Amino acid sequence: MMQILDITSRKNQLEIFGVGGQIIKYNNFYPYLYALLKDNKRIPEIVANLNMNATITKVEVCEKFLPLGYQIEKQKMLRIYTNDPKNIRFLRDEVKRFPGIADIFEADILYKNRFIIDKGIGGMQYIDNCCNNLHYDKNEELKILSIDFEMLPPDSGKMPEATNDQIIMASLAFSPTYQKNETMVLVASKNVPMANDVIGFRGETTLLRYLTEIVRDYNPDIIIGYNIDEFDFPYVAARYAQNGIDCRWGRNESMIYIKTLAMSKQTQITGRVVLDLLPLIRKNYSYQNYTLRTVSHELLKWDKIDLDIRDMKKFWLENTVESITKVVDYARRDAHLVLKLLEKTKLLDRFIAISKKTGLLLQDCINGGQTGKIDMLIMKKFILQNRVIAMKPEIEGSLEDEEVKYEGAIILTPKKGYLKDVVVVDYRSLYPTIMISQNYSPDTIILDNKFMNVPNHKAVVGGTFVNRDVQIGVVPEILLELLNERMAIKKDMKKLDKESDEYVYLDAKQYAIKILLNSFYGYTGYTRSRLYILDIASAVTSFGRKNILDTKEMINTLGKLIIRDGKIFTKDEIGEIDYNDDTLKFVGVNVVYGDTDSLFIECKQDFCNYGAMNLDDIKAIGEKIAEIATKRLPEPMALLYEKIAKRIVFEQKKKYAMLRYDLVKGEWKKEIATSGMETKRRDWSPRVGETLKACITQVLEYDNIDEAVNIAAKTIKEIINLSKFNCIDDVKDLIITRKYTKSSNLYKVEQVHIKVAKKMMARGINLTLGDRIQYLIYTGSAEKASDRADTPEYILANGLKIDTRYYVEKQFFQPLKRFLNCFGVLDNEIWIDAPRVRRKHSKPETINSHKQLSLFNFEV
DNA sequence: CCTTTGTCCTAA
DNA sequence: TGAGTTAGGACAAAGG
Repeated sequence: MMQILDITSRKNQLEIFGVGGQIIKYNNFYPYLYALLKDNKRIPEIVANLNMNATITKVEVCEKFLPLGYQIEKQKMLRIYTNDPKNIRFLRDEVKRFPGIADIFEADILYKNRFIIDKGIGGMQYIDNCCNNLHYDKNEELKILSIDFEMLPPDSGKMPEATNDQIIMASLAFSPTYQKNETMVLVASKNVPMANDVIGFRGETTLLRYLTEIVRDYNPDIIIGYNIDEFDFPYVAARYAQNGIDCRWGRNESMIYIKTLAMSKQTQITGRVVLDLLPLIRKNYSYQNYTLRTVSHELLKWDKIDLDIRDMKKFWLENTVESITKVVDYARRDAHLVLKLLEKTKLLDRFIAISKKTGLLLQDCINGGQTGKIDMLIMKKFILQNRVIAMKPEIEGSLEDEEVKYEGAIILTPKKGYLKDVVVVDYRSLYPTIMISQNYSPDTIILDNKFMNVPNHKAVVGGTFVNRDVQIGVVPEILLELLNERMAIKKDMKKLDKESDEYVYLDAKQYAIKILLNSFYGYTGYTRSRLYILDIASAVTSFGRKNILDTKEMINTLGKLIIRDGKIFTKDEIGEIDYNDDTLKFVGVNVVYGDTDSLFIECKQDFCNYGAMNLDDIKAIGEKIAEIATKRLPEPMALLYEKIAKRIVFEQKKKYAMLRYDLVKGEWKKEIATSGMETKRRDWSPRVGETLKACITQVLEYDNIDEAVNIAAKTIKEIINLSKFNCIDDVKDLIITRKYTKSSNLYKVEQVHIKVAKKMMARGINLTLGDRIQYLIYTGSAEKASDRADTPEYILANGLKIDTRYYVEKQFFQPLKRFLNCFGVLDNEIWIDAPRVRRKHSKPETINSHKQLSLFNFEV
């Protein structure tokens, strides 16, 4: 019995690796594809002809449903086998051209995945020695090795290169410990400190040889690091080769293999899982940059040790125990930080949960996107229903411009300005519940006119689908199972202590399911997916748009709600109203904003326009409205109370700031929350975000508009007068970052950060696509900002002056003005030299001055 | 000078 | 080889 960690194959020889290193071999599984015939009468003749083909080992006749469209009858198909998975690609083209063959299915499924699906097993699932699934819901303890290498830095100041620069250290961190050590450092020098977790070697060759021994002895299931896929492992593999030694780190004696893709590299170590934290943290966390220094500071509050790269080289060449110790301490911290980051982010727990749920191998869950995960889920269901699955659409070239677009969600125009007592309701998993309730699925969509009299319903935009009582679609079925499972997990979690292992495990599981649930809709609109069906994608979004507009209308026509003894009633429910009963409260409700799946509802209590509503009442109103709306919705769609915005300012669609209240363990907790504001964006200087946040807090939390204006004006004055730009601390708050997304010759317009990127590359700095470029704008005669932009390092080194006017005009003033204008603050109150507003055709809106507005007394 | 386009980032 | 979707704000550059 073992838990499946990895699967590898050579021809039809499969090796299944378990957590801990157990190996099961399996060699009785052959790959195949399906072929649909043009004419069933010719089956014997075609089968006979196919059997003449040398690569075909067996042909079976079977009956299957087609992948797309509502059907009542299966079709005769041929299941064509070969003995080597490599043949499938060739066979696909061969069979397609064969006379009498109409179409080919399932000829692009990876052999290991085909095996997983057909055997009913899956990644991280338990099997017995004969490869049967044991359906245990538990996990073995994983052995995790965190690894980091130090190379001898070249004198050029550039990155070390595997052809020239040797590895001087390998730093390891273990979970659980190895020989009672939490960390260990291997050093290519004999002058090492006396410690049983530091080992000195004569040189690189002996170090690398011993490292392999440690890996084999500790036998980790997971090997982690930071940027190891792009940097460390390609480097290390090359150094092993240069030293003339093998890097047999695989669990079947295989070598480390670096798979080179068009844009990236991946490390494969058979029987183990390689997890590079850098791309995962990039994807899941939003930071200005993703150096290990920044990320561990933000996530762990535990800092990397400061060691200048030139000092590292100096200490290394000094080659004394004292000097080497400094490098050892530095290296040791890095591997340890990465291990702590993995624990902190719970990324591994999440991937394990996804692997268990989808059946996809853990490594593929980590490296791949959503497609592979959804593919596995739908294949499992399709096979049960005797339905073949479509192949991925073939797309010639990468003509992105010609991709078909369809209409997405609706965003309501917000009521501008300062509002109070707003309750937010939103749909629980909107798109998945739409797909379930409307039965949107590849096997329920009517494509053949002969089924037009089967009971059906047509989407506002998109296809026509048979009703649920005729046939429940494959996709809705999967979604409903996932939805129910997630709700059950969330229910179980409520009983548990948030710190407990069980809670953490369930949380990873529910989160994994949430991600899967939300991916299905996107998958139907994705050009290269097996379920690329625009009539489904647009059916989903159009239903969503109609629904949110209907619900908004329903809420706006509710009229006044009545609060009696803390309970909410509609006028209809209460019947005769005694207007003299002063225990009754009357509240008008009005939708002021909504985005995709949410509605923001302003509550106004009679006789109370200058006071504040009670938080419990607001919540009860949100719940009441959600309940009324849900009753009108088809199952399992549901509108739920989400939060209270005691005060909220809408600047634009997708841009707002609020004082949010949440009930935590029976107590109301307040918090400033912003959405889409510059405080949240990385392409603004950090100082802009801080200043705006301070202003937002003053207004929303302390009702102090004057102080907000003060902060804004003071900051602007301070920035414009800045004159010392001598060290990084003088300028670091002004650094703007943007991502370098495509190779520079592909850009049609010269953007600021791209010009900086070009300069950096000209100076010999290596940049990878996806890197964030830092820049500052300096003074000079050039008109364009992009001609006066450079990296902080360059600007400091060359004594350039920061263009403070640019920062005030383009960075600080605009967001502060946009926010404070909402309260009637005039531009020149914020910045004395603010440009005069040019009035065009229409008259300016009349806004109350903030002096008047601040008369409101918002007691909570 | 004013409008359009390309790009990035974020919300959902 | 493999990459889930659209809506929308905001900037700088490019275009007329």
